[in-house]
Amino acid sequence: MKSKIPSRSIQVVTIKDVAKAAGVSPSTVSKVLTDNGYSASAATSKKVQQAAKQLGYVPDSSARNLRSRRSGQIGIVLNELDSSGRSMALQISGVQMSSLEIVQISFDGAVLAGLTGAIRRHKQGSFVIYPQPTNPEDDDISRYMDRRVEGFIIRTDPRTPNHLIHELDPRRIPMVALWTRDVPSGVGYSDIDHKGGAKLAIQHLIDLGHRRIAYYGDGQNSGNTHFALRHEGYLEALKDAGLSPSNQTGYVQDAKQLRDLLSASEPVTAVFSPTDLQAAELSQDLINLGVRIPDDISMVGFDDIFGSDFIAGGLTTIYHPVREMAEMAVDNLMALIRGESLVKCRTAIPTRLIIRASSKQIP
Amino acid sequence: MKSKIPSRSIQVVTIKDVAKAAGVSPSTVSKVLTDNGYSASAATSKKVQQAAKQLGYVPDSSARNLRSRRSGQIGIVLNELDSSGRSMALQISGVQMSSLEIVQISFDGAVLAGLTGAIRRHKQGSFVIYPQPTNPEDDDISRYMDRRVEGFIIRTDPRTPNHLIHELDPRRIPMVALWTRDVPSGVGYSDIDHKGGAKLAIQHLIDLGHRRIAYYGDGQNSGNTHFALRHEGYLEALKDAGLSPSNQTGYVQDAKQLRDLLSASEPVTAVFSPTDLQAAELSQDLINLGVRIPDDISMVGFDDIFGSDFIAGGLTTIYHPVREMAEMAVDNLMALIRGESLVKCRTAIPTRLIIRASSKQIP
DNA sequence: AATTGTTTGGAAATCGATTTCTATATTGAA
DNA sequence: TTCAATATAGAAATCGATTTCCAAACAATT
Repeated sequence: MKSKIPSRSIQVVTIKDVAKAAGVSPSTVSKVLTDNGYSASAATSKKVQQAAKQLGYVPDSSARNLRSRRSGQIGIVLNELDSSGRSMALQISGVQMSSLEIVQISFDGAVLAGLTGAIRRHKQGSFVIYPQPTNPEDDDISRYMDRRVEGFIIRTDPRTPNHLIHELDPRRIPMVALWTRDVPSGVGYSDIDHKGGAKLAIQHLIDLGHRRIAYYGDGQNSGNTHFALRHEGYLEALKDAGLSPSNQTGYVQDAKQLRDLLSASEPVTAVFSPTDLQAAELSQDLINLGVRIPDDISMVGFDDIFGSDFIAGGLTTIYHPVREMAEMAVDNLMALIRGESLVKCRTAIPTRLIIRASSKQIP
Repeated sequence: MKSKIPSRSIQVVTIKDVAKAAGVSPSTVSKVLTDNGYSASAATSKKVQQAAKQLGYVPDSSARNLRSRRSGQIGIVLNELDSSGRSMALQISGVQMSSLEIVQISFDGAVLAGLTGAIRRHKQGSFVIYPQPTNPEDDDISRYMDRRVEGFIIRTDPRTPNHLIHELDPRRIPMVALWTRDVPSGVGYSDIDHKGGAKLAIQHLIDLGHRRIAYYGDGQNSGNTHFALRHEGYLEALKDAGLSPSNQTGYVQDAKQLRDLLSASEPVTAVFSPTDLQAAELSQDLINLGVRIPDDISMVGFDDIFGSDFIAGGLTTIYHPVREMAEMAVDNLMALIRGESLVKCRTAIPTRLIIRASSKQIP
């Protein structure tokens, strides 16, 4: 299983070597090895391919890019969150981070794995950029252009629109946004199905016999589309089950309020938290107030974050298909590059219900 | 703040344009704009630089790389963990993941932010590779070489040695490993100070008056160098405080065992968990057994993972300087490329104690 | 003042591919 | 069978920089 590693100093195999070995000209080799519409007979093709394989020929991408004016490179732009993404760093910098942002950052590894895997499957290369808000003067965009990028995949902040999406012209550079649907015309996106996921969560609780299901949060969503969609799903699932929003006990802001509702005349029996991180916080507070989960109240979250196994003794939640979403973003970008209809380049990946200990049947 | 975006189809500014504008030859422009040991008078330098700036000239990297046979590109290799990194995916694939690996993946976003930021500061570019264990036949290494890579930064799995580190020749391709010290000769590394961190944790507990501090785990470390170092730190801190290992109650495997030790003749008063994720699990089980944290027992973890605010009501832990470690890896690689002593290219980043609610003073 | 050494900057070669352009071979139609 | 149309493959131009090489200008030494 020891593979021979070509070294830097050793002369590398060029197209001329292949040409000589196959007894043809360099241009013929090029025509055979790239599918650019030029013809070559079956016999020469075979000769060339054999020679190339035998010599271990790998085209020099610099030379290829220089001449062909294409790069086969897709730019991955991660957004301008404080990218350290650690609680301590945040404390220091004084930035307030929403739970969605924290989840995003902790999912970046999976995003990247999905993106790079899919990009390779499409036989393209990639490079990653973290625009640094602290460094405005280094002109990123021209650097990207220098690379003759085929297109961009841009991971956005759910709260603030990414300026790059709005400054670059989608007719010149194909772009696909990740984790948002708030894009200019001509730009594709790949998001998860927040609404459908929330519906799965509420449906699950309804199936378990719950009728009064609280929503953890004020329902205002503060301009955050992820929250807004999850909230919509909550409302719609209730409606679908014939439960009018007035029927249920509605919105709770904190653990105390929720505890009091447990002993109301029409007690709440379950709570939906639009993120696991908030569920962690809430369950923490509830436990401190002596409320038991799921005996006193069922809880369902959203995201299936790392460690959700340990929230509320194992949190029932909605799986957040990060990797699938990332892969779809690449598919969408390639479709956009091929010039397909924009409708096909805007997708929402379905989620899955993950049942753990925090939700149980009403007796 | 609206910046003009150069478009693809518009003719881009080349070195000839700059030469013409400055009234010099292309070769002179090149000599001025690259610090490759060639001289140019102060007057011409100024002319050229002004012209270049005025025209917004950005050298074409393909052309530059082709001629100079360098790329200014650093390869970032993330390891071969199941890169989906999600609990659900793991369940499906049946892979057993250690808590360290899960933490690593959730930290990948911060790693990447640190790496790309530092790489840019060194005026280099980068690309990311996730070798796919499912795709052995696509020959990664030759693809990397094609790019004329300057060097690699390789994020390793703490348990298994990365095969790339061992197959590539460090004399030809400089390499720095991330998150490990188990590297072949000639390879640099950047790790965090696991041992020092653990000592901080234990020292903190000792400062609070604790004397019998248990270690959560069997102390075998199962070949995992991270665990081994943290374990070492635990032992050393005890020793430094004059507490011989036999003095303390030692290793606990689960919550029940720990609970029983609380009412021993020489009761345990604190427990150190080598990872936050395990601390989450342990605290969960302890709470279920009716043990209160920190009233009945103090707890300190390690990693400061996302959500550690919610473990055991706020977990006292050791900050894991991911970003700093990543940045140092780049510094180390650049030093290696410059040919500096290997000693300078092997570093361990200090950690910090983060005090939260789970540890308290012995009355 | 003559000779040698060092800067300085331009002309031309070069990196390794792709893409014309052109000549020849082959095929098809009349 | 002949002539036009098409397929095939090589020669040469090209992409945009860097690097080599060389001539001219300048400085320094004797």
